[in-house]
Amino acid sequence: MSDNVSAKYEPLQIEPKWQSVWEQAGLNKVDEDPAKPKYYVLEMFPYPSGDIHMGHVRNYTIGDVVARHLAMRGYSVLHPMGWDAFGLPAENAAIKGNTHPATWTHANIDKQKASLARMGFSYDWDRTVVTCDEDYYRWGQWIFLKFWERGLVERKMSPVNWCPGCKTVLANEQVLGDGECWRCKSIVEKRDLEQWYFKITEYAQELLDSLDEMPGWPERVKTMQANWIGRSEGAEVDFVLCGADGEPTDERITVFTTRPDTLFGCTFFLLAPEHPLVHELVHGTPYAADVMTVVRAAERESAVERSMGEREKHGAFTGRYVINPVNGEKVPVWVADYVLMEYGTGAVMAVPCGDQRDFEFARAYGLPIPPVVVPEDDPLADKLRNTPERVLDDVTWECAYDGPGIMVQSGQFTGTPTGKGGEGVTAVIEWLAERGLGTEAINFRLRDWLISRQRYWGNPIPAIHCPACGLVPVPEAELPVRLPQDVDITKGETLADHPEFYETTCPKCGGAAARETDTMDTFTCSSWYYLRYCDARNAEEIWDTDKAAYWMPVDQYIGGIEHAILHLLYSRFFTKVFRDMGLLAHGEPFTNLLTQGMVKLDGHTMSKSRGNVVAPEDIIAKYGADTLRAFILFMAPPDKDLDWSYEGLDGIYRWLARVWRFVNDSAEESASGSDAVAGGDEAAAKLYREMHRVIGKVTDDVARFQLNTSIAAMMELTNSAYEYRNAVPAGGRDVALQREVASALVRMLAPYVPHMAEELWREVLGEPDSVHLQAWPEFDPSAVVTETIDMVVQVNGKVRGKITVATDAPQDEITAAALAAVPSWIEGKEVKKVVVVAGKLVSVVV
RNA sequence: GGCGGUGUAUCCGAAUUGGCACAGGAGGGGGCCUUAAAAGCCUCUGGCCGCAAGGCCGUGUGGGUUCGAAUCCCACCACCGCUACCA
Repeated sequence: MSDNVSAKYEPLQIEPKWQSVWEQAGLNKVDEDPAKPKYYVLEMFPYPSGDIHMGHVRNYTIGDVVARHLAMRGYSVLHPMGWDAFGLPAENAAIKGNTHPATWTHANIDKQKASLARMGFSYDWDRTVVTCDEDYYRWGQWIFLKFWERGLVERKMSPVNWCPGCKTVLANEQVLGDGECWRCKSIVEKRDLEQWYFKITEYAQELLDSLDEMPGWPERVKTMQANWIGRSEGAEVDFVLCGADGEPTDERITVFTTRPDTLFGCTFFLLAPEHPLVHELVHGTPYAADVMTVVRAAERESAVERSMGEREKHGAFTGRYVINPVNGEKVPVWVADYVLMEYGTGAVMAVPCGDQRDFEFARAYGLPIPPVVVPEDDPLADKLRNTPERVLDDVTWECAYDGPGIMVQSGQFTGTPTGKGGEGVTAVIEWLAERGLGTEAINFRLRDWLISRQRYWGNPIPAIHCPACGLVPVPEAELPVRLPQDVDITKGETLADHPEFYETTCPKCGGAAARETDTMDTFTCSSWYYLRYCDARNAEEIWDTDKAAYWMPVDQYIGGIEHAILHLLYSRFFTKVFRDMGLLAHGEPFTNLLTQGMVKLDGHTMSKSRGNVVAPEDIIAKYGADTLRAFILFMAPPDKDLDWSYEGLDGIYRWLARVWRFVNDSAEESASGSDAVAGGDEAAAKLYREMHRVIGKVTDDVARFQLNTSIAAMMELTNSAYEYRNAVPAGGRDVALQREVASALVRMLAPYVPHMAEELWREVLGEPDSVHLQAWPEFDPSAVVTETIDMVVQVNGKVRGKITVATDAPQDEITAAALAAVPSWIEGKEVKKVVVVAGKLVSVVV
């Protein structure tokens, strides 16, 4: 209860005030400090699409609490922010608003920066990066050249994903599961185009292997990346192609298979419709018409239906045969629309008894299904286990069998136990390898990263096409290749429509040449921004290696799960290349990753198009930034999705006002120097103990990112303080203790509600320096130890009584007390067992 | 189809190593203060039985392991997410 009338908590007054004080004092500036341990806290930087939304508020508040908390714990904390500023929305907005993408982008950045500042986030703005600015993107071009030098850049013709909405190609990672563009949701089409690639597949194995050494990443994200990389172990097997006359030729077609042990069951051979051989094989033959029908149908529907999952399989016989290397049998070659050109070699050995897809295809086209791997308990096992030659050409099974079993009808391998990665697999690979017919092989699902985009608003690819010299890199000294400002994108122009940009001379031969007019995927910009923060204003080099060595790796990265594969995989790739270039000591950029949950409304993602957006500014205008920060943290644990609700917002505000009054009252009473009842008072001792319990709890919770429970703990301390004040009348209170509690509480609150804490610290408690420069309250474990302790007594697993014993009481004393506490439950029964759990309970078994 | 996640009060959620299930907040009831209200402060708030003491039940469902299970194991249900003809 308030004995004095204190100043009211007025967040809208104090928040802007302290923001400008901090700004002027340079409170958030940080430099390398060899005397302190470093900590790098990073939140995924935003695309400047408009104002910040609740998802940003949540993401950045979590990061800000961690950053401020660790600074108080004595770390040198790097906590930067910037903008992922290239990208298509700027072009679209520019066309719509008849402005320039740069103008639109920078206007949005200014707006967002103001909003972030209004939230009170502790960013060191001197380190900010804006990826569309020349002093940033020139280094992106430099990276491209270095990758090129290292053989990691390739320009090749390939079937690619074309988004008709964005009018550009996309990398595989940027096509969603249902065949939609990740950005605009258009259905992606396939086109054969010559494009630029970063050879991420060179690092496939390492990207997979190091996931095992990343305990700080959520299992979920690591699984998603491992699945995406998609390593399969198996063999490459060569099949000799027969000519139109049926006689073997010199030509071989290689397939990848994870089950070489099923080779004896291969009764047909499949090519993808896009396979380059298809046309050649059927040209001018009677089979051409049927085959081309399949090819054309596949082309037509590839983008849409192919992504719809399983559907009916179509195919046609080419009239040709290949020779099965294990038994010399001639196997018919078919074209089938379920074979993907993008995976493996685009050719497949079909084993209908062991592969469900092949099984369905065989049934549809009347092809034989000889069993070659049968489970032990199948009647066929006993019948065929000693039958090396093929006697049975069909099965009664409803579907293919791909589990463990024994090999049958499989020549010299008949009777061998087998299965995925089993003995039979190894045996067949060995046999093939000895004869030069195949080798053990690893295949990855991961494709090279297609980085060229046919868009204006991106980082120009620093390459020149010379008619005489071919592809020539732009010399390093000529960087950056500037993005011209006068491209009229409202008319849909790109760099390819701008001769002033592309007309140039060859750096090698001096002849007339043309600049590359594609720009780079924006994900190339976001793959290294965390490194540039380490030395953001360096005009001489991409970063100083000592500075990067000091700050890297990022200790805590925080962002949305939607980047589980995209940005997080690309960044890991970049980091490994930088390590190999000697620019970095580490091969992984982010030691710990927190994927924060989404902020939803009524179970749906908030979006402008759905019209269900809760604007942070509206909350700030009414309650202030501190209340919003505390509220969004309190609503749910950071990694869980959060359904926005206004219920409870008042509760947080009430709590902060309660803290406000307590600190004010404590300060006043301490100033008026009322006669304290020192130490011995029981209520005071309890409050003191509670203070230390909460310090310990909050410290621990931040380390676990349980920011909702750390706030709950501070609420409990607030309640305890009120309890004390209600229990002890004014005049009898320990004012020194009250002030100590107020001081600890304000310091603990500082990372969560930085403005209120600062106001209370300086203006109410009258301390000279910023609360954000104070040491975190020290947790004293001895302060929470009590002389006696309450324990529960269970009999046969049910709570039957309670005892209070000395904290250091010996086990037999506790047992005796426990038995004495539950006489009616053990009377006349034999005590069979007593389990004492220190400090918690005694379990009696009768 | 595959992989992963989640399920606790009226609602959001806590329970860190297997140890008193439900901390904290919201919502609701009651009280104090007030002429009254707001604000504030105090207090109660899972279900059933009982005057009470107390007992029984209770963490999506059903089993199991254990002195003891929200937590571990098995099966199933519901919802969510990712992925998908990957040879």
